[in-house]
Amino acid sequence: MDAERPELPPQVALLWGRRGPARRGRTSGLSVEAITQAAIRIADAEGLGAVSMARVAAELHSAPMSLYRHVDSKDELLLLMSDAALEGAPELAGADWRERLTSWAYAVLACFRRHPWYREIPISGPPVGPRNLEWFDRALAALADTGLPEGEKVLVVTGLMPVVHGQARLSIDLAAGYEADPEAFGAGFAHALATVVDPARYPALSRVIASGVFGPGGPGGEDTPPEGYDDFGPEFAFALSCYLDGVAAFIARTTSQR
Amino acid sequence: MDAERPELPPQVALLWGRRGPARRGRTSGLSVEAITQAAIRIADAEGLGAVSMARVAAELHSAPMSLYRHVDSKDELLLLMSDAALEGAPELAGADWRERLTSWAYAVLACFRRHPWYREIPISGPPVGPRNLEWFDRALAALADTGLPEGEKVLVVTGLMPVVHGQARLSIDLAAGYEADPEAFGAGFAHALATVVDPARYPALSRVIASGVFGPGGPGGEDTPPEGYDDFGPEFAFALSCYLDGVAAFIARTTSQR
DNA sequence: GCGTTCAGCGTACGTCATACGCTGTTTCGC
DNA sequence: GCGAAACAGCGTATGACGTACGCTGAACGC
Repeated sequence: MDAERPELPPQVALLWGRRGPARRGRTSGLSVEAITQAAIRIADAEGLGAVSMARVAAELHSAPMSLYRHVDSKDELLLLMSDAALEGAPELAGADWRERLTSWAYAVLACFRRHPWYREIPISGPPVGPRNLEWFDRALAALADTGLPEGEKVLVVTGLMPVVHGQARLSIDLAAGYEADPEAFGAGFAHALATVVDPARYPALSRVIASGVFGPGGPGGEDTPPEGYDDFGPEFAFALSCYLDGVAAFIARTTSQR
Repeated sequence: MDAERPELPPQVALLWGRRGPARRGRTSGLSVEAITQAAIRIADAEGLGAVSMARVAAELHSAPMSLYRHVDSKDELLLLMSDAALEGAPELAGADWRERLTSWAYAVLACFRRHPWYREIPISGPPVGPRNLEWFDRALAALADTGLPEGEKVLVVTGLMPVVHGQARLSIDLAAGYEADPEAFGAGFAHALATVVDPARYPALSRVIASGVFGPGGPGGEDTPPEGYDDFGPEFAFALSCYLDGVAAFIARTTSQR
């Protein structure tokens, strides 16, 4: 099987550890995996901004330019990180597809939380690394007993990804913002709104403000960290629940036609 | 009213053009707005990576360091851009809340499309700039005739934001990825999957692949640009529709209890 | 044994954000 | 009206960044 491996694009081959080993030359003291793991350690400890080629090399007691024998560019390193940082996808527990998809979504969020820098890496193509595909597989598996055709399962899962990714990004961004400037949230936010919002220009928002939603006693009014800071709050639960309500209706429509 | 303006946080004041004018010293040839608009022009033409202080200054026939008389840092410039690039929020047409929210979502996506770099700017706090608040106001206004209390309106809108933002980010990322490497999509993707996916490790994904969804003739199988490249495709319509189905159920539950 | 291929890395370059401080202009307070 | 303070513009400089280029020594294939 391995000997008959058809040709893969370079980056796919890289993600799967299938760039052929060197056939001549000195043996290597570095490896793609070691470089990737060092980069992830640095990012986890200090954020993605701290991941420079020089810093990764120092972590490995090498010179920066030696990294380029193993990865073509920093972008390539980021791509490797975007797969390797995803921990193995859990087997999902749950009595039905809805519980399992909910469990999947929260597991994705938790993973993003453990690597908050993950959201800063742009997605450059369809998921193709081993870990990314694992998570994709588990989400599809959650829908196994719905009776949906395979194409529709893909639609449900690819529709869920922006929901989860968007939520992950927003909640982590806001958590970082709160840490940097807590005064911008809660009462400080309410105060700023009250100051700048002109009812003529913002009529609906003015009504919300007048209702006290952003003030003391309102659900967004306390000087608490934003949703996502230390727990998964109601906003994500609401959005996920609404999406899954829609999926449930879609499943009912689709399977009742067969 | 203006004379009695209570104190605002510095960045809020900046976003609202309320840093006090200079009271002494030479008159200024630059302005926050000119700097921001120059930065947006460059980003629109060449992407966010091209926006350096030196480049913005050159666009204005100034020296890079003179920008710092008007903005504290490049981060502050990015914050300004993140509000100024949002065009005025449209008045939403539609017979009911659902049509108006759908219209809102597509208008947000279209705006992101015109400024693809927008997604790369981290969100640092709750929306507080004039344009961001305008869009927030319009989404709230779309729910005016639902009978929902104000707090619940906020929940629906804040639940929708990650859906739209997540979709915008993903679709623009993928469009950029396709432009860089079209072979990674369509048949190339299907081929890579067939090569690397082991049914023992990826059972559900293997079934999807075997069904031909990613192959020729399948909905994802043609060598077409990914969703979002030149039009809004079915994935976003599906996700949005599911979310709104859930919102409809939420509205029915909430308003039937009153 | 020789030529080719390989890993490690020194040197160098252009680019970046921004600290520091000089110069000239404008306003404020006495 | 004058001097001091405040201001804008920007030159100089610094440390940091990613990476091109090429030298050196090690390992392999013929």
